[in-house]
Amino acid sequence: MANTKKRSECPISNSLEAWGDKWSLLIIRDLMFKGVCTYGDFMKSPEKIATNILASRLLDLEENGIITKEIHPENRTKFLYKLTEKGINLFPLIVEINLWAEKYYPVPEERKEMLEEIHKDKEAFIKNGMAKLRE
Amino acid sequence: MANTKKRSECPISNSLEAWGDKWSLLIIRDLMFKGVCTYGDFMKSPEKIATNILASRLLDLEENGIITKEIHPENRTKFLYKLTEKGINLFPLIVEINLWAEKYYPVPEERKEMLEEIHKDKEAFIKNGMAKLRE
DNA sequence: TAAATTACTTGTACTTTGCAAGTAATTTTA
DNA sequence: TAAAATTACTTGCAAAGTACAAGTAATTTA
Repeated sequence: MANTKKRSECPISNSLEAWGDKWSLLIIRDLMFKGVCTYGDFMKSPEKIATNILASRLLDLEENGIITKEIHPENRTKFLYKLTEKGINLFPLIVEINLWAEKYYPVPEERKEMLEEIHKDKEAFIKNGMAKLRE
Repeated sequence: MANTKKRSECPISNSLEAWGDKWSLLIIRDLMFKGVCTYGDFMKSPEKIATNILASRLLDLEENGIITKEIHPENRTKFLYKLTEKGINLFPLIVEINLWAEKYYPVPEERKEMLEEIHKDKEAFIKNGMAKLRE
């Protein structure tokens, strides 16, 4: 993941080198749905990422300019991770993944409302969602 | 990749288990842009996938119902790989990846025309592109 | 001031990947 | 029609990545 040599000039290939593994998009998902997270928040996710992998992925995403890390304003033992504009711009992609998955896998209860909203007005959902992340 | 145990019920996580690695979406990209491919066609792609990885990914994608494999009608030493409806439905995702990458990486000359089309009328581009793949 | 939190790092075993070489079934060429 | 070439793989092995368990340093809470 912390690879430096480009495989090709292809936009798909370049993208995959930034977030194309089993874990990165889950970290990005958490940041999009929960807004801002600490290391411990990521560890609580149901997929149970190994702690060393999480540390490695957070560093990779930071190096790729997709997330930033800053000191928690209320507790100096914590750090806050948040999406950069580059990360926020992955929002439409996450929406499309949800739409694809909806067709082929059972949708968990807590995502049904979101999918309903997307179906009502996808453009509005994306616009509002991204605006909230920029606050 | 040929993992069977679900990490969670999350649509993003389920999707990543089907195509969330460094190579699968490149195979899908080739099938979308070239229409139908043989093993050798995939090997010619600029990213230079290792032959054992390609064989493994093709099998995984087939097992996940994203591609099919059939005998080449004109040459019995070859096989034709093509996208299923499930695979074709990844088209909007591939479009969004291209749009994201356009913002952050140099766009290769041969993709500029496509991106122009997408910007003119994204919905139409997706509709037409998917229709062509179904022919 | 001791115990708990938080965000990691380290060690080790296991799995996956990447590269090189080899093989079986055709198909083409001489 | 026999030898060479094509095609789609498989196999072996070293290197890299992943998973799990345990440990640590800097605060913060009790």
